[in-house]
Amino acid sequence: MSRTIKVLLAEDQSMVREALAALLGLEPDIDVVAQVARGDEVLAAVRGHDVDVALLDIEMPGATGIEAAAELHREFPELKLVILTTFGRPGYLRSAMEAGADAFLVKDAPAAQLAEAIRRVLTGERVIDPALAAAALAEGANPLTDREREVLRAAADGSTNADLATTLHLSHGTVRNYLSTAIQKLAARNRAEAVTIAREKGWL
Amino acid sequence: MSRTIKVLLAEDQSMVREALAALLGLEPDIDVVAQVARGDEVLAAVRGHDVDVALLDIEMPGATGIEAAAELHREFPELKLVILTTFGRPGYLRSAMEAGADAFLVKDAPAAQLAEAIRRVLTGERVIDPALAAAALAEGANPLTDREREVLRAAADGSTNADLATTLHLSHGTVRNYLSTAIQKLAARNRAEAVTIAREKGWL
DNA sequence: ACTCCCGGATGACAGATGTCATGTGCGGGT
DNA sequence: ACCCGCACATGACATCTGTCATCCGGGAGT
Repeated sequence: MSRTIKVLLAEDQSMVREALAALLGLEPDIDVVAQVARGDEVLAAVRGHDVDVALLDIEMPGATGIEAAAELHREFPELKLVILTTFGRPGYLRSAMEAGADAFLVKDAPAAQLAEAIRRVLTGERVIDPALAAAALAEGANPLTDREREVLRAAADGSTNADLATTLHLSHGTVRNYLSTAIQKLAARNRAEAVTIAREKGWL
Repeated sequence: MSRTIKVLLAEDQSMVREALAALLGLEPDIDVVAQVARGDEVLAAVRGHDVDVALLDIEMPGATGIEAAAELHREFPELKLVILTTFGRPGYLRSAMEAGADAFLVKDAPAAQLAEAIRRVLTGERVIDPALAAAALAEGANPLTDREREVLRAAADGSTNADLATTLHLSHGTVRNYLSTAIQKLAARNRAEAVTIAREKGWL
């Protein structure tokens, strides 16, 4: 007979986190042994708790679930990693997989899939929504260079070129050049549209 | 002795919705009698189910939880309305109250507050985070006129002035005038910053 | 009657933004 | 050695955006 599955839950919204814990608590073979609310608390929690599966939300303060997954994968290669996210953005799936994730679930999937996924990753399976996988493959990788992405991300809140130049320690013209190439790569007509497109693809 | 409290749960993300149902299921005096995933399904569900409290997420397809609350308040004035949202935006709180809500909870509050709030609204109490209430009062009401808000919302995805003019059936110059006044009312330096500010205040 | 405010519009102007050509230097492949 | 992509820069140009003054008509207060 097999032991119960020990799960770490990382999710910043208390109500959602505790609700998920309640949900998993209904499963007789699953035990939530630790909960954290920040991405940068995940590593310490796993070090201190003997965990089989880490359930990680992407959008968290401190560090994203994907960054946490990458760290965990380096330090605990046998630990199974399940990414749980609100947004089924193809770019997220891609980077989650590169970080060593074993499963990728969106929060609008039926709740039953959560326990199901936890059990399946422990058998060595990978759990990914096929439609999302297809979308991720179809659209290809992020075409932006590191710098272009940084500049676009910094421009996302409405900063002017002059602002960006000072905060990023770049020349006025260089900022415009990066934004211009980003706009063209994303087939947008201005920086705002470029931000929208990059966001929805998970490239920001 | 009092009967169990009958709750309707409206939340679009299945996993969160069913997790919240599991959480409330642990309370002996609370019974989740109906669940819906869209704002425009709320009214029909209440008509068909004899509900004491409606628990409404704001961000939903079909209609927002606030719109649903306003409808419910008109048709069932005795029904208690609890708004549950990811974003504690002061503007949301204000419109929720105007729609007749009895409680306003943010998802990063502790889970225990949920059942607590449900019980308290039934005694006639209003449940609102004091800090959020203060913020809502401090910043005052939405300064934008209907038209300014519409134009700003339409501009949020990166549309150009020419686009906005055609989709909103306005002159090129009028679009710019509305955006200009909106930018000044929000103390922004351009439309993108105005969108950011309006979003974070819940004014969009 | 008078005054606001709102929706809608025009024209002029200045500054911000996007594009393009072109240049440098660095590092990685072949 | 050569080429390429990337980071970073400059200058010129055209267009887009934001501001301002000014106008009209309608409704709501006073």
